[in-house]
Amino acid sequence: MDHSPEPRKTRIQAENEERILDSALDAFSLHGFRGTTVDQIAEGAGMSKPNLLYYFRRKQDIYEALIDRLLDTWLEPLESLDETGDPIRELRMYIRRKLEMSRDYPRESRLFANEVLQGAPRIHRMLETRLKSLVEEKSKVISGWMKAGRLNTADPRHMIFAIWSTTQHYADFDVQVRAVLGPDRGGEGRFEDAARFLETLFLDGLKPRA
Amino acid sequence: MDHSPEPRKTRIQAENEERILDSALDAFSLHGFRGTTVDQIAEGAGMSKPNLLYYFRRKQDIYEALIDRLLDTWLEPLESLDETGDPIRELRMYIRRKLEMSRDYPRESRLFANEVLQGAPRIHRMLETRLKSLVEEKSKVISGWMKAGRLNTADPRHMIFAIWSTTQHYADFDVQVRAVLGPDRGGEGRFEDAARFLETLFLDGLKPRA
DNA sequence: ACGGAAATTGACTGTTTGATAAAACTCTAT
DNA sequence: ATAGAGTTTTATCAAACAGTCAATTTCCGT
Repeated sequence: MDHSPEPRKTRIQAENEERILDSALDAFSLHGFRGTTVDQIAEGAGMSKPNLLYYFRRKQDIYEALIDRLLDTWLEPLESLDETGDPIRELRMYIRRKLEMSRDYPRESRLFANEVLQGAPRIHRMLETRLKSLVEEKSKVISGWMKAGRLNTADPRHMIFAIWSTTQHYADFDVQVRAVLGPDRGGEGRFEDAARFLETLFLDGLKPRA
Repeated sequence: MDHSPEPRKTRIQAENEERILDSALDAFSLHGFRGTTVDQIAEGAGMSKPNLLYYFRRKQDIYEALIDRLLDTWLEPLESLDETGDPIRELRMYIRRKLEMSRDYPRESRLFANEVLQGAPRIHRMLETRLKSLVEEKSKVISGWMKAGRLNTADPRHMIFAIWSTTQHYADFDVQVRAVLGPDRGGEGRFEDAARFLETLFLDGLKPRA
């Protein structure tokens, strides 16, 4: 007996939901939840508003679907920080992966930033449970490295904050970064500059080794 | 002849404009421009909507007044970076002052973050002129320090970004920081922890001095 | 205490917005 | 090819919204 409550999707359904979520990500990441209209999302998805509401009954459902889909991807780099690896190498990789995410998924970063900036009304619980325990777990790993003399001593939780903020800055404050740095001199220049700087900062700091 | 176009303010006018701007800062910093309603601002300021619109004819005028008032304060710490001072000390002071601003003016920080996050539609020009030249000017100062061997070599513009992002993170992502760190253990604890960490990070980095 | 300027209010307008209902159309498995 | 599920559209609604206006009330210098 197939008691599966799964509403297995048709081709059209799968395609349209994808188009809606993509368009919604554009809009929500730029204007936030309240600043985005359903019409806007519908237009970006190339369909009428009632048609869109056939797939997602409420505006909030679209937003929540985006947040859900985002969270796993977002935490994965920290989750894969490996206790048995070389601390310097692990840190370097974590920073680079977070920076790559800012480059490759800036809309997702801005969506998350918007949500937290506005008091995280829809993910507050998750921050206090899942995120908190993940940070605690990885903080212990980092603390272990520090106690073993393999890293300078510093508060690991604030260290994680610093990695988050510096890397996400390139997605969230992209307009400001572009304005200050001027026209992009071709290709991967900006990204590589940032990666090089962050590596220097996090590993060596700015004070000369006298 | 008094051709002064100055609309010298009455006591009530000054008071009410202050109350309006304060309430608007609460609302805009939390919900962004489009997510904030005039009714909301009026209620927070303890007056009716038509009364509020007697002082600011359009919602946008309130927002722009806030942005204007914010900008000078916001850039002042970087402006006062002193070429003739001791580089390490100047850096330390800049970081500390920016962190203090996150602690003392979190609403202003979030307002700014909201604006930039949404593509900076109202301050784009200013970013490309005033902010850009300020960063260029101070980058030269920092470059000079580096060439003199008084700081490690690194891209000064990205260094400024790193200071902005790490310090503003404590205002803009306050909800997340609180969720992860758990209940505040009294007083200045959080702030001092952050200050200590950032000093270690920016000056010494995390790699042990073998 | 009085007169004009400043301040405040309630009632209102036109528009935008999230959401619904029902009818019309399209796809797909048999 | 056809029936029924799946999809789309037209028409519509009630609430929320920014902003206006005329009428009233309060303030303040004389």
